[in-house]
Amino acid sequence: MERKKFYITTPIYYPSDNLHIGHSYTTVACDSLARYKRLQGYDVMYLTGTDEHGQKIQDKALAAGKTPKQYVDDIVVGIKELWDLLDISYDRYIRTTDDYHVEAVQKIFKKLYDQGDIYKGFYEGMYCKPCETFWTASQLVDGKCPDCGRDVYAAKEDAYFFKLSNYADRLLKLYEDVPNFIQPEARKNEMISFIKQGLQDLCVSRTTVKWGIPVTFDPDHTVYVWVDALSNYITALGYENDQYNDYDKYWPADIHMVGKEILRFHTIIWPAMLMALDLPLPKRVFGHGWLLLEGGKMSKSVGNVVDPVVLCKRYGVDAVRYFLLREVPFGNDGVYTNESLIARINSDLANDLGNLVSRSAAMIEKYFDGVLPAEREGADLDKELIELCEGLTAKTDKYMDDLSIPQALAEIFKVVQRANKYIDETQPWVLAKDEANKPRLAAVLYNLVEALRFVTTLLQAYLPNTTPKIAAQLGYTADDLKYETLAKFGHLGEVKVQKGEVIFPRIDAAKELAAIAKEEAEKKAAREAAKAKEEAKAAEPVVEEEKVAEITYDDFAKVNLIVGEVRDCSAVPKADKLLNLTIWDGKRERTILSGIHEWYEPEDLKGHKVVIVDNLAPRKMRGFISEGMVLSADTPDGGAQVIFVDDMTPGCKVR
RNA sequence: CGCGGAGUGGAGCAGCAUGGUAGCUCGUCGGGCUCAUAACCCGAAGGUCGUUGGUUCAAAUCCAGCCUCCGCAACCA
Repeated sequence: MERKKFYITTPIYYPSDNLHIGHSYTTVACDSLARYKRLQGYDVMYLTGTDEHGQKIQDKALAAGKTPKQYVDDIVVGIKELWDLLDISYDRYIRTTDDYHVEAVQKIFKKLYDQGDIYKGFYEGMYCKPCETFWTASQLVDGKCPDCGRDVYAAKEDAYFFKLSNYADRLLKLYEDVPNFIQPEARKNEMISFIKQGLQDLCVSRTTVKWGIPVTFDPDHTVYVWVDALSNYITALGYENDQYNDYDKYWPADIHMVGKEILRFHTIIWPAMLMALDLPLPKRVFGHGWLLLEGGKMSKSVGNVVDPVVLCKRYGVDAVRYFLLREVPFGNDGVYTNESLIARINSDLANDLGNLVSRSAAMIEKYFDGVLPAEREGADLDKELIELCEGLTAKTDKYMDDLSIPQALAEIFKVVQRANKYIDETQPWVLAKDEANKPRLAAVLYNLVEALRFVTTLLQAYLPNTTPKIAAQLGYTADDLKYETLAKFGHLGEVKVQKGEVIFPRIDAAKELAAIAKEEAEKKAAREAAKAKEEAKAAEPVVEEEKVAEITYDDFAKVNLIVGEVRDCSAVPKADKLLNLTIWDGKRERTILSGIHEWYEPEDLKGHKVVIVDNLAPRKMRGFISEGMVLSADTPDGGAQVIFVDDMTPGCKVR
């Protein structure tokens, strides 16, 4: 009989930087699912990889003085090391720069073009020359390039488009026909309303991005991210290439695991592409939540990135894996704090599991020199523990199928807790005092080791680094830890234990937190020192600065900057970011809208004098006409700071 | 009136489609035990279930309004 297959994928990560704990979270979650399915006997294909093309990589590489390929090569080495460190059991790793993928993407692109799903049109938008990027009007910040803040101009260029709009109805029907296609359920509505707003055809090529897969029949163009990245899920199986040959075996995917920020691409664009290619659709797309830090999302610029390598070194791989899998309610966001990590390790891993192994082994050594006699005497007290064990896989199977990994773990640990209680109930140390009780004592200890066998077997999916240690202490063979043996309690024959090292040492929370605080402080100091150094160096032209297009004095003179006084200010209704300013410019009052409500309340501005652009073309926003623009400076943390000139006179020209 | 989700003991969550003892984990306090990693086991304290009304014999659960938070969208001249 052929084994059932299970194909699971992580997103392919964008290697513009080293990965952080958020990526680790996704990958560890998939790993536990893959391992669980393997345990159940499935033929599993677990795919991960990297999405290596695009402007940003090109820029990063340039800044680092490397070719794009060298740059991603280096990062990928780091990523693979991280996955090795975290014991990720991926079966295949795809890089979008791999030859076979490139070739397949070119064929897919051509095929879609030949059949009319991709057509040549032109892309119209605001273009930033130095960044070589098109922006839509709504992406612009203060009318400037959102990346570099420089001027943009209206431009038009040839581009290929995918007829996404053709697939709106079929997508909506898909969501209806396959109710659990999008998970969690709550996100489904977002996708539906997004589609109902009207889908636009998708631009799938660029002439401005050089670091990409060339379009074979039109070499000025490179394939833009969608067709390139998304198709990795099939090219990695050998679709349209000879590198691999198991497309028929594994496709369609059972689960695409993605972060909630890219759920849309995987539930709209990707299925539409597959429909166009007339291929089966993935069975489920799961958008998991984020692992947040206290105070918000992780971000490099704030410097609150948690480095998985550091955590593993400090607490051990499986402790980190356990925390990730257990702490984040699947589908929701979870919060990382050092305290919660330590609390989890101590209570679940050290106190409950580790200690149970330890006390069980210790008693068998103490009372029976490490080997239990065959003569055992059961009792009614044993029933509850036995039943719990025998019912365990039914529960964990279901939870894992639902992707409720924390609940699955909770079920396993219920057995651990029950076993600890069982020790109290049976009081082995009392039994040990009377030679006549030896058969009963042997039974009690046997039941403990057997219950732990259930636990250990399943934990192989989550804590692959730890389970061999437990097996070594309690004398389990590989055959003892097979999924099939969990149907019936009492599989274990001879029990022979050897107490070893403590599996999960308890962490002294207070001491540990103090040490972390100290380290953080040192790191912060180092960061600030580095920053100060950079700032000192800032006088020298940076790569990016060189790209600023020169303008003539005449160009500059076109911009009329004047001082204005904020006479009134109010929030614009139904807009989060807009403030409506009434500004006296020395001659008249005018209305200017500014997108700074995130950082300023109306009272903060009233009465202050600011620099405004006098002769900017009026523009309507949210029902108001804005005549001009208030100058403000970007702050390093992504905020904005209005330039106040309170000692100036309204109407005066600024130059 | 853009769409959607959520507000439950100190913290994090479950319960809500099928109204009727408010449950779990961590933390706190008290007790037990000594095999074990100062661990384990038991018990207790602690909640007007966001708010105001309504339906009902009975509402965390159903209905309506309001407040607050969070996604998506919009918006950042």
